[in-house]
Amino acid sequence: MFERTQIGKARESLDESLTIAGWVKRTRVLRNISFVILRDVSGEIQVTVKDDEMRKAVEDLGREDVIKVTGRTVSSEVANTGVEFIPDSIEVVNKAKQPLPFDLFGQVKTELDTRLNYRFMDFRTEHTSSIFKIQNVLLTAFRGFLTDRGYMEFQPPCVIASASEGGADLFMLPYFEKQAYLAQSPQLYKQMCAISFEKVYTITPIWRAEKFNTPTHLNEVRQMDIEQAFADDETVMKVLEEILVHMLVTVKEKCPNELEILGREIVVPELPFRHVTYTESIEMLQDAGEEIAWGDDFSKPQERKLTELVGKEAFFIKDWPSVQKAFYAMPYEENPDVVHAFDCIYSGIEISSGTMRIHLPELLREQLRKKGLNPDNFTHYIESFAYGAPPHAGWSIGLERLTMTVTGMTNIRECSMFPRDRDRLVP
RNA sequence: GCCCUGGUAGUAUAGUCAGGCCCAGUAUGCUCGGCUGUCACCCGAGCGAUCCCGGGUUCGAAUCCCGGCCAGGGCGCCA
Repeated sequence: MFERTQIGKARESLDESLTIAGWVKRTRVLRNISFVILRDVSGEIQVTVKDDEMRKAVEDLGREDVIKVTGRTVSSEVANTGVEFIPDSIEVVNKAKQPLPFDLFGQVKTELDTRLNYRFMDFRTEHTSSIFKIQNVLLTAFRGFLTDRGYMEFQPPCVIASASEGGADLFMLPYFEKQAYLAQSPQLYKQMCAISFEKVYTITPIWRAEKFNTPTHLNEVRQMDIEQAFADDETVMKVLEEILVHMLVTVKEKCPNELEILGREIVVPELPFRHVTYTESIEMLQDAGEEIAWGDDFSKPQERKLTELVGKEAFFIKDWPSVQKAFYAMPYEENPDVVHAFDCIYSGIEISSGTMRIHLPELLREQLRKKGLNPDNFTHYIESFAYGAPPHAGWSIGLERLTMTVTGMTNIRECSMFPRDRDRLVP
């Protein structure tokens, strides 16, 4: 490949001969002069063409053609951005078919569905690229924070033999002469890792075969999970609030342009987050006139109402009724109807939930029976804790949902590069 | 799975309620021509739509009715 300077850098390197390359954003052909707005991932620059032969080449350029231009950047009083690129040669690398499937930079707004059909081009728009640049910073901040604190990244299997936590429906797939499923959670695997490696995390896809059709659900999402030994729910809640603030601060620091493009102002919640118990939450809602009883889950409007009542950007709801949480959630000794479980609400949406897990085989069997499940079907799981399992806890953040709240998107499909929903399997 | 709204050139929309003035208007895109530095360039001409699919009502359907598919929103389920 040819030597190339990124446009962002080329803009600052005045009067040096260099080669830039990228996509033609638009051309403006006048009587005696032509302009090409050239874009790459780092930015844009105006290429000003006066030479007749090169002007002929510019006339043939279309939007999104890929070209290579050798020349130099000069400061300019006429050009709006203060610099322009004077070419010595222009070479077409690859033409784009015209007309384009949608207006990338026009004033005509394209619907999400259309943009998703042409996602490869949608990535070139400021709007969409900002979302994924921010998502990337969230991911690297997450990894960086945990790596610095001695957590080990692990990779759980995505094809599993049976349901890991019940609840959601699983996608089935044939596995030679057996029946297998796509994992709905890395739950059992992270526990198995934590009881040996102590502090672990993973970023992994999970699948739910529910036929939901909402702006906040997808059938395939990415989870950011941690699991930690010698820890209870309070220990990992502290990790969660710290990592969340760290991720938000990092995005604020590294993505000011992207946030501005999206018109987003990040409010970093104060540490420590407020802890509200489930029981207190129910009382608050009841006092506000909501029809809800102890043991019920919060409806969507109730979750929003609660956020209003608590009045915090982020907070925890903890100590949930056993009936609302998975069988592996550790019950309180003095009140087994309540478990060491929590949800983290940020910006009015549940972005994370976690529990202290049961590490005692006999207690696990008892909880399974209470939930109407047969412990014999969970032998492998229960056995993992029979040979010296320390107490442990963990949580999980939905990557797309977190990206939604950070970028201010109202449809989760905006925050998945290639979303999988009830109907969409391509691209 | 339920409720509401929608589906018209590449894209985004007007027209649909009150069927015929619509072989479908506008913007943007695309093609061509003009324009002495533009910057959402400007100006002019042209191209592009079996009006989502199937059925029905009617002399006549983009428009009304039924079914399907798809999209957006609200809920349920779920995380």
